[in-house]
Amino acid sequence: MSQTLKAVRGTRDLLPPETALWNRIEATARAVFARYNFGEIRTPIFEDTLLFARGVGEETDIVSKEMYTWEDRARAASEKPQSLTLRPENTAGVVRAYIEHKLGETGQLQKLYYIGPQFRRERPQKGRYRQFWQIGAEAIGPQSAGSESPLRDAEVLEMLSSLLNELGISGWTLELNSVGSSADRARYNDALRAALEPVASQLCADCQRRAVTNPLRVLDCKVPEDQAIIETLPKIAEYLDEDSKKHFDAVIAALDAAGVPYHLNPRLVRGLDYYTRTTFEFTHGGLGAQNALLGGGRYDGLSEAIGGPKAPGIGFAIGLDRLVLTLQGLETTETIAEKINAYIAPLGETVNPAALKLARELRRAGLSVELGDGSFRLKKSFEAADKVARKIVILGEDEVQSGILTVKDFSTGAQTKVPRAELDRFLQQ
RNA sequence: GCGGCUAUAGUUCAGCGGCAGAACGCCUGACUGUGGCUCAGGAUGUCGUGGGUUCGAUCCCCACUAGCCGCCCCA
Repeated sequence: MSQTLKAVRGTRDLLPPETALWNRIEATARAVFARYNFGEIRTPIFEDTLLFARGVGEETDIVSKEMYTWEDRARAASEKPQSLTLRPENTAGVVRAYIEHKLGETGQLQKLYYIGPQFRRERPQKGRYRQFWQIGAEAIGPQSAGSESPLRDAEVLEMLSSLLNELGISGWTLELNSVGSSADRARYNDALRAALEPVASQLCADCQRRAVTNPLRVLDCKVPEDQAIIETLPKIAEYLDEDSKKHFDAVIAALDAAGVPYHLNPRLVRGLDYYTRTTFEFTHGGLGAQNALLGGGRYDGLSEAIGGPKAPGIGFAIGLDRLVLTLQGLETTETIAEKINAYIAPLGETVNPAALKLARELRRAGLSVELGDGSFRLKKSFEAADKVARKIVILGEDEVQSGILTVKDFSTGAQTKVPRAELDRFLQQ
């Protein structure tokens, strides 16, 4: 076994029938995005390492220890090798493309979505892979295009609630928060650190470490004994400036008007440096420690951070691997593979050519058809047909001569003679 | 990167220091142009990889690899 090649750690093959579910999800997402006037963008799967260092944040775990980075060969002796990285997320790439193609010069709000693989060198777990798939979207543009409006935030959240509902996911929760401007966040971080100092010794071991290394993470602690103390810590809402407060209130007002349910979660802090103001997460039970289906937020300073013009934006990324797991867990009846229209069973190899001709005609008419083989015994054809098709079409010498086919319906067990001219319609049912 | 659990047939899993097992699935036949239900028969495999202990290891020990669970972090 060790000598045979296997998919590398944290990567996997997606096979039928599971891929049908993936396709359904992707098709639903595309349809929903289209209704909101989002267009698809496809960015390269690897980028200059600097993009992620500047965009995602040098100090984040993603950049500091989870990227697949390598030095590309120099093209000439005089040239320095370039450091390249498999994209760990797609927002930075989208914003880079926005800057590179001067999309801001159009004066229009850019509404872009993507579906594709991302790469992080983390320890694999269920719902966490080293190559994982995200469906995401970004609404970004110059301020004159309304890119900074709280209505954009609310619209994106409303779109996501519609998408999840259309996918048949019930029981999701929208966790909503505002992290303010980067200055607000810095002030809050200091206040939190100060507030933690006298009480840290009463917290769990993890929190004692977090209190020093990453105070915001203390808010995420799930240890019951710690909750009383955590409740007494300062809230980020108290550190928001006037504009951020007004923005957040407007987002909430729009969500209320549209009837999108949400749960205000002052403890929701996101890991990437570029987030400002609105941050959110849609969670679902049954995913274990990885309970977030998707996450996102506003990033008003990202474009400038990577050398572009001011271009406020808001976006999200859905963890497709987790979405699939969630849907599989819901055991909706539709996950059962749909059966094709017909299985053609040629009787004897001499009718094989006639069978291909018939299959070609039926398929051209839009029917999904499986083709057996004349060497199969009829019993074998029936067994195979029953697994994949709703009906079996028996094609023996008799049928070829007369043009009247024998068709059996597996759901009723009824067998009928059907003239070729009526076959298409008969199989459609 | 750290800690714990796991690895046996296509799949889900039992098992034991001495010939490798079950269920489901698969193949053949009973039934030469009729599936499902039934019956009879058959094949499943380097027991994750490498090393050690032993007369003998799938079993015990060590290392490695991979998966799962948790931590860090995150979608």
